[in-house]
Amino acid sequence: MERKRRLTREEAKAETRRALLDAAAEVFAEHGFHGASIDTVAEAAGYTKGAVYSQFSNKDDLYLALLDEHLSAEGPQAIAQLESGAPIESFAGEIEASLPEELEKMRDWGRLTYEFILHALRSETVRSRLAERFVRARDEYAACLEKRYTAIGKAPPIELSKLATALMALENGMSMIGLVNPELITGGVYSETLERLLD
Amino acid sequence: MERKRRLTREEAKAETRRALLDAAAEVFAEHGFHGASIDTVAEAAGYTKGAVYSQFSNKDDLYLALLDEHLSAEGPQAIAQLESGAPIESFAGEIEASLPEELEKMRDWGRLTYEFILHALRSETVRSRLAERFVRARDEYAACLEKRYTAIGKAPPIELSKLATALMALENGMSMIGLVNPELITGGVYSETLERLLD
DNA sequence: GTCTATAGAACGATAGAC
DNA sequence: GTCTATCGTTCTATAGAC
Repeated sequence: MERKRRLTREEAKAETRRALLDAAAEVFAEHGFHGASIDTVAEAAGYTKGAVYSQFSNKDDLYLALLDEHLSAEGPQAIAQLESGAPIESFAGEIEASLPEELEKMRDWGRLTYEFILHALRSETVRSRLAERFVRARDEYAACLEKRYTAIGKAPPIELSKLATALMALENGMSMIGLVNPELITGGVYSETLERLLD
Repeated sequence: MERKRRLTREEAKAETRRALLDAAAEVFAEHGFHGASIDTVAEAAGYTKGAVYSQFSNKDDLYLALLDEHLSAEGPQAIAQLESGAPIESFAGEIEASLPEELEKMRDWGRLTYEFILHALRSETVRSRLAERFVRARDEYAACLEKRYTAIGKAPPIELSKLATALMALENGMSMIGLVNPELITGGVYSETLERLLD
């Protein structure tokens, strides 16, 4: 590993940010948003609170940075799958067939998501920042769907932005149901619904 | 109003329970599940903590009783609308076109729902009691859909239980998105999606 | 007189202030 | 880290229905 002394300030800063985000992902997943303290996140990354506050303006900001990474990681992934030319329902099949490990991550992420949504509803500034992300996520979904439909030469059943919103709602709702009662979302419920909705 | 002295014990008990549930609905809606104290609920109903604990075994139990009422109030309502012979999408149109007051209730209930779900995930006993309700809600949805499809003489696009689960997921997801960004669920997104899914 | 719904005090845990 | 306030829950006393 490179010695830190050899890094420029920018590189060092980026490295710190990376470490903090990774640590935050773990600590948030384990303790939830409220349960996780900035101290714990900093310690898990090998830094102190000061490092966190030099990179993020507050706990909300830290979570939103994590969410941004999540969105840009999931978006391209979805696009890649759709561009591969596989039937549209395999997108969902993939989700259901994925390893338990992956599902566990989804569980953690879902729980954190809902926790932060409730938290965001208490503050107008936080709510609106989250609302922006929702719009962006929807637009990315829509763009992704558009590519898909032009690729297979079909017209979307309803407006793309509406379809994208529906997919987001379905994803969130299914994952929420799955948190409470995993049995309810087995047996291809998700994939069959997606297929019905998209084809 | 009748004097309480004239009531039999059973009647008095039922009256107390009714008052407590009504008060709980209001207080929970206003302060959320964590924010609402048993004391506040009892006072709002004109009783004390003792009354609450004589009727419900604990705070979770109080919420679950409220949820049971909600489910049996919404279930028949949906069935009634479906049996009226109106086109299936009007069910959703109704929701979107309903008065702001109604929407505000939905917002409160949604927030409370998600809060309790997160709370339930911390205790296996509470989680499983909530999971039972989810199954029952799905089955009621499914029964309601079955009536509808036999009435119009069509076959459901996918298995009824799966369709019911999808509807629940969609409903929850849409309401969650709506809490964060109401603009995203305007313009008939919900009704068009339902129509697409059910027809 | 007996029984039970409810009031209200007491307790233990937990979160937030300092 | 300590202290305090708050809240869920338990326990006991009592008033009123039977």
